[in-house]
Amino acid sequence: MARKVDPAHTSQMRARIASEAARLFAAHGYERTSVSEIAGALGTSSGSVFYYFRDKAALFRAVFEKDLPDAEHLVAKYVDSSDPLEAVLDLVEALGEDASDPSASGMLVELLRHVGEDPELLEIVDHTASVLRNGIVSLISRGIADGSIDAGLDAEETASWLQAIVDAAYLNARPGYSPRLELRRTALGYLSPKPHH
Amino acid sequence: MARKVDPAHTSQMRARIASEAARLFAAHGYERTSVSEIAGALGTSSGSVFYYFRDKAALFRAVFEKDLPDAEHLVAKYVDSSDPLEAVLDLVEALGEDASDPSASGMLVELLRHVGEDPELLEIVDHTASVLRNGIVSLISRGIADGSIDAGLDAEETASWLQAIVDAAYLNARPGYSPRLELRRTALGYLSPKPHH
DNA sequence: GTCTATATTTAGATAGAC
DNA sequence: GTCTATCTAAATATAGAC
Repeated sequence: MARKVDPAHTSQMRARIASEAARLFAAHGYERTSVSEIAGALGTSSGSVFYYFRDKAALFRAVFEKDLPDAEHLVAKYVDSSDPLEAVLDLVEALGEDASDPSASGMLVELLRHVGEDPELLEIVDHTASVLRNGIVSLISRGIADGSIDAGLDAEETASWLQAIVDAAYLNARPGYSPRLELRRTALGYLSPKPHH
Repeated sequence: MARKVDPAHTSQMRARIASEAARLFAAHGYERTSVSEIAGALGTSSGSVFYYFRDKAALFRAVFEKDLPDAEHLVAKYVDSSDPLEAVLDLVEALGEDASDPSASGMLVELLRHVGEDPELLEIVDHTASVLRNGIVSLISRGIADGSIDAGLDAEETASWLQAIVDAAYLNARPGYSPRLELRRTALGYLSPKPHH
């Protein structure tokens, strides 16, 4: 009985559209997916989609807006751990969790392609990435302090590099296979104190 | 004085066009770069470009055809080394050499986007990648045999993973900075024999 | 709020003059 | 061989009916 607009319904529709858009963008690419296609897959029409999203770029950004709470939750889960090295490894493993989903790989590629050309999108993903990075930096610093992580490493650079390696796991995605073990071994080998130098 | 066609001139023109196309594809993306733009940057016109390349996709593929000889040369340089672990590290480092060029990063992303949709392109890059992978596999096998590399590793899987990590270096590309040290430390940490397990 | 119909723009590709 | 001119198709975004 809502008279003018029903905010709950609006946000539900936005979520449905964004979710279908994500699927199609990942599968066929952003440019090659028309808004009419997305609308068609939902049994509606492009005019309707443009009612909920200003333009196609805004629809793309919406796909990534939901990642921030996930990142915050993940960091909160590990940041106070008493074993910082182990916590970094678990965090990296958790970040790579979706990497066996080939659709996640497709979305990462689309993201990388467009983040350089859409400042609003850059802001969104930068924020999410820096929440994760700050969490990792904090753990690495504590690991250096307690001697479980090599004191020769720069915490900021190392955190960025670990994030890049997680991205690599995504790019390497294959339907069946999970990069869990490779990720863990890679991070452990990188972080461990090295005798010489 | 060539009467009908001059093959040298043709292949030189193809190379010039492909090189300019690579620059623009990397900078703005494949779909957002029109053939007219590429032609314009070369002081010519789209009709001319379509004389040298059947279609836009063929122009994109041409960018990657030149990678095969480079890969073969690189493998040949290292494959007979007497210190296989060191050779793998050098090879990985060499593969990451271009990663400080942000345009190379852009091309990698474009490649990943299109390789899933163009079987001819897939064949080209698969061939190049497998030349590299076979070289790395051979070195890893020898490293396992001489005890410098962990015997618990699968040579094929490990080689693929190292290639993915090189890709990570590309994704992390920034103008000034070279991922040389990170790559080397990562590969060494991954390959080294681990005490437990 | 949602759909139909369409205006506008722009791209890839071709035909044919030179 | 190269350029000009253009055809054709498709996509974003809007206007307006319902």
